[in-house]
Amino acid sequence: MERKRAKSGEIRLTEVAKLAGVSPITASRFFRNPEALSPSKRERVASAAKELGYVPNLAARALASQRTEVIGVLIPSLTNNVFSDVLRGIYDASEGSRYSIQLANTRYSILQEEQLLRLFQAQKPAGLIVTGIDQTAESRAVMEAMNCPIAQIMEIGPDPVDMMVGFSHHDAAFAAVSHLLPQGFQRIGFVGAQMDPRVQRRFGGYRDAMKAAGLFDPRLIVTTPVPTSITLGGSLLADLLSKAPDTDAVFCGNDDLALGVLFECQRRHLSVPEDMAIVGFNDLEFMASAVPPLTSVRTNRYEMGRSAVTMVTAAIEGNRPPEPVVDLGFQLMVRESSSLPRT
Amino acid sequence: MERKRAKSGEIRLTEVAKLAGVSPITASRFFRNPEALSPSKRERVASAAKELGYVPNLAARALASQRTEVIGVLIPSLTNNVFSDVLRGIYDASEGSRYSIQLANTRYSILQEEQLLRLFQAQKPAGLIVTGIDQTAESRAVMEAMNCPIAQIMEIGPDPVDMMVGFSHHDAAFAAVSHLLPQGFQRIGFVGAQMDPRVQRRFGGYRDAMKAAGLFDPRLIVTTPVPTSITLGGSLLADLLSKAPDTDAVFCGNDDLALGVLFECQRRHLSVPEDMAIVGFNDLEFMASAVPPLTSVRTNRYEMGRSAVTMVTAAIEGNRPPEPVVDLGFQLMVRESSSLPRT
DNA sequence: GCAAAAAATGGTAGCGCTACCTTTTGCACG
DNA sequence: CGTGCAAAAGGTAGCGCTACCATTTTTTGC
Repeated sequence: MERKRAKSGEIRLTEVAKLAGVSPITASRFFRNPEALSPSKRERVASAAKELGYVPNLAARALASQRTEVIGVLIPSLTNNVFSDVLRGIYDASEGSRYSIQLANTRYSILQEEQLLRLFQAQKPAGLIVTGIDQTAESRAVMEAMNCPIAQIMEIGPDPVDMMVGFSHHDAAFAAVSHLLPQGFQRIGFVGAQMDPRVQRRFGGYRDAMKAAGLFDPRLIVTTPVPTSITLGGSLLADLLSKAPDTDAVFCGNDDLALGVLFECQRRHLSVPEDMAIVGFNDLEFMASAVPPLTSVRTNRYEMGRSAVTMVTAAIEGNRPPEPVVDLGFQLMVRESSSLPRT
Repeated sequence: MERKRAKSGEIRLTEVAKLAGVSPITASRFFRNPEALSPSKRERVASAAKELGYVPNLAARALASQRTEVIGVLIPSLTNNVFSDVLRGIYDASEGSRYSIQLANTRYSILQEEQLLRLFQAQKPAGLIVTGIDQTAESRAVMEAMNCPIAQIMEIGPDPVDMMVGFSHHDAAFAAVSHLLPQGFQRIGFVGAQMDPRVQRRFGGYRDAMKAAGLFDPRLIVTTPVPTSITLGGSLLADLLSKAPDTDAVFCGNDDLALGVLFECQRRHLSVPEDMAIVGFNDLEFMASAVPPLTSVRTNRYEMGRSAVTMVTAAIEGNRPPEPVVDLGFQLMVRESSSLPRT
């Protein structure tokens, strides 16, 4: 009596090959590199696969080839709208490719990120997308050991692990703050939450713009490590006004805070921008429809996700982009909240 | 001369077994069911694995066992904040388990959903989480054929594929509209976008509440299949007011629209709630901090994601929850936007 | 028209793990 | 001290696919 293991019941490649009258290996090639087959066999395998409803077994493929078709993605938050847009770009781009996305949430912790990288390493992804440029030394070592294309997204910086798609948060913030100056705003406050590396670099842009104008004053700065929220924007403005009641404009580390600041102004009957100008960061959808419309810095988040996937998949297939660092820039969207009626 | 295939270079189970002085199968059992080993061997395998830095090869495991440790998740949107919360619950719960999440975006299309289900089917996930209860007949057939625990989330309904975690959108909307009536609001409008099944059921709740009060009037209804946005809320209110200028309250299919409606009221200098009461749906964070604070229906989205994962993983391991349909309910958060100073 | 090169195809042997069954060990009991 | 039985451990044979090399067929150059 022969011992038999239960077969999965699914159609296997061998069956397709048999029906098509070719060897299994030829059928295998059909799915990986159809160009390598002669047109007649290609046709035969295609119709056999279709007839049988063949679906490749990914586990077997991964085991035999020592590769996967998975792109790992590490983002710091699932709540923050900014990352929904990036994710949408990532998922949209992945649908056009053979690769699937494996997502993980670092919750803004570089140690969690390190952990997750090690987890990913075990799965031998074909590519990797990580958020930001502030990985631990250990994380960088893991990434280098992974020996797969890696894109760092959201910002650009001097020392890419491999590829980068982003923009300069410092410069964007610098531009945003600078546009307030010619209108005569002098006491420009900064409110920031979370204070992750990108918000810190935005703060750097604010600080440099203020220093360049000779207007920097530490009393104008209110930050907290607490996660960002709209409600928090209100509290931070309250703090700011108690420290510096003469504040005449606020640059917010992000748009949630900016909306919270607007609401707080409404509560205090401060008119925007006459009593208080407001500038946000990211240009989420509500900024343009608020009353008054809120100035912000538009960032190309969807495109960032898309490009990252495109670059990584191209690199996996051997077509590295000529330029490993892509600056997607930003656009200052000046709206009523920071435009005094006449200059 | 012997043909050798390149080994992955990773530590294999056999090596761990050798170092521990046990057979490979015993080492294998250590990782799947440590209780089956005697304490001494368990200890020996554990330290050998640690010493060698052994990481199991998931592809080999999946191939040999004909199972995976993946839970497929289908959601209709990555942009809508509602799903970020659900996803956060899902990812948080999955981190405590051995299962990993495979996410896909149906973009509110039941045909896309059908496609994606077939894709998932090929990967033999250990469990599945799908949004809503309006799958095509074909989709249901695929799900039934998948032979794994499945949770439908976001709503509850009469005919679960397997398990369900959600609440009644109809009843929640009914409650929201009903609380406006005793305050004397009579011309209560409905604005809705996207008009996915859940929004339609909310509309049903609105309609039933209005009919029960003898106040239903089709001129008070403005809907569009366009995806929701805050800006859209403003346009829809404008439409509504041109059709029915005597509207004195609006029930919005979701919170984005409600915020857009509030902004439009501010633009038109309509005071809320005196000239126009506003009620939203979902209770996103901004509702409580808007000026005035906006009434909404709080839904337990994070918990929905968490429970779905918990129920599915429990079912995979043979501990089906006693009750397959879980109603997480809702909570009407009455705020200034729908509370006239005195009744 | 023939040798040489290139393209297409096939055979074999695993990839690293676990299902299935058998064998050994531990231990209570008469 | 042997018997019986459960618990623990092991041997063997794949899971379904692709890497590697060998072989056959076609194309090319002169």
